[in-house]
Amino acid sequence: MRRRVLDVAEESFQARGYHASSLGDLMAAAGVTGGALHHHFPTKKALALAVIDERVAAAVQQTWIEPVRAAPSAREGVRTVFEAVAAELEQQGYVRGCPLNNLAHELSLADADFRVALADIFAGWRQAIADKVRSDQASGGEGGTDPDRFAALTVAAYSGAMSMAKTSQNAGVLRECLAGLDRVQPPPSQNGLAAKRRRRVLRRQTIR
Amino acid sequence: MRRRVLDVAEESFQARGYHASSLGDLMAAAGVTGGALHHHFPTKKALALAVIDERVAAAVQQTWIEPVRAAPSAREGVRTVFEAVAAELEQQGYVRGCPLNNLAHELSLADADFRVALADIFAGWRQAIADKVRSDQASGGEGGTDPDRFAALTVAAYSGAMSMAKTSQNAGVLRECLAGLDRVQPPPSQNGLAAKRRRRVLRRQTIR
DNA sequence: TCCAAAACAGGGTGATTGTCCTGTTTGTAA
DNA sequence: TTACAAACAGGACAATCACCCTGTTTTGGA
Repeated sequence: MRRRVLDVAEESFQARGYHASSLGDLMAAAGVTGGALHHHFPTKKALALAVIDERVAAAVQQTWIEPVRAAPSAREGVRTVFEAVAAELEQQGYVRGCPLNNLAHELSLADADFRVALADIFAGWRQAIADKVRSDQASGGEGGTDPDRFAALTVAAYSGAMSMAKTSQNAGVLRECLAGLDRVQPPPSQNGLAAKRRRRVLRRQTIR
Repeated sequence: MRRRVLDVAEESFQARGYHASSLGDLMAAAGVTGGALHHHFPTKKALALAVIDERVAAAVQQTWIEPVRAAPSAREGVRTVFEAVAAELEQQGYVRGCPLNNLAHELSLADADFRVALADIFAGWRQAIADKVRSDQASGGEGGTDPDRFAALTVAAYSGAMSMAKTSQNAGVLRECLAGLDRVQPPPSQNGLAAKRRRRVLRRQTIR
């Protein structure tokens, strides 16, 4: 029952936002009475914090951190995620935006607890990418790229692209930004070996 | 009196968001009665649309479009704006985010009228940057950079960086993203001439 | 001066909000 | 079975919300 509430809240916060999601709507959608909801989440804020900690963080983990860690390189991981998300959005026909970004905009100025919870997720996201770049560099790839800089730009470009995609209801801007991002201080071509591998990985991932 | 309401609404929408700004608060802050507010803006939505059309669009125009047009090149214009905004945020000590981005997240899924009004501002912003790149190319600079791609990445990086800056209450990420953005397919050095001019312009602008 | 329209005042209304409170059921150890 | 706390039901609560309505004042052209 707690899970049912979290499911509905996650979905509604994503689609309508925090303030526009009334507890009455959530109760109706989840088939839960006021007493049950109040038992698990004393306040609306507690519910939102649970959604952030248990769902939004997990979504970032699953969508970004794990694929990047599993990728052969940071750059290829970033490319994979951008294209997977763009493909998913184009398939479902509408764009609801990045859950983290959506809540961050609405809540980070409203309440300090919200803000730090969301900032932690952003920090973990960036660090995962930066760590991957460092790992690439330790194994000889990815020349002089500054890991933290690359991570910040990647996360910013993704977040901003999702903002525009949500506003224009068109995921195309994600692909444009990825193309631009790919031209950030590209590492030396290494006799075309890296390029060949990248193509192979891509073909596998986009089937998904 | 209409202007007083718009002033207060712009400020409150930026600081607290649309849903969290009650008309009662706005009336009190503006020193306006309910009758007066209702006379100029029949509904809260009408007020928000006026804020978007008359204030948010103007802010983007003033902060981004005009400086980029006035800059010696698109790249230098982008650099100037990023640094000016970062300096301003660091000086005032807190980050409230980009007005366009804030409202876009909260309203673009809630109402189609909001969405297209906000999307139009994004489109104008991107086009101004892309046009500047094209102008650079017409006068011999800025090699093979794709204008629309560069504009999309720039706007996305800025919007996303502002999201993170708002969430972490730290404008430093803006500078990180600018540094990364500067490494996007940099044009050939042209015997160091462009580099020298860029430094000169920068020194002048950062005083501000 | 006159008058019509715009501008403004200010209370009232119904609906909705988040929260709380009192019972009832369910699960679990002794 | 008994004891007891967690889980849940469901209505009640005050507060707040956006909006509307009836007057009054101000404005500007004839």
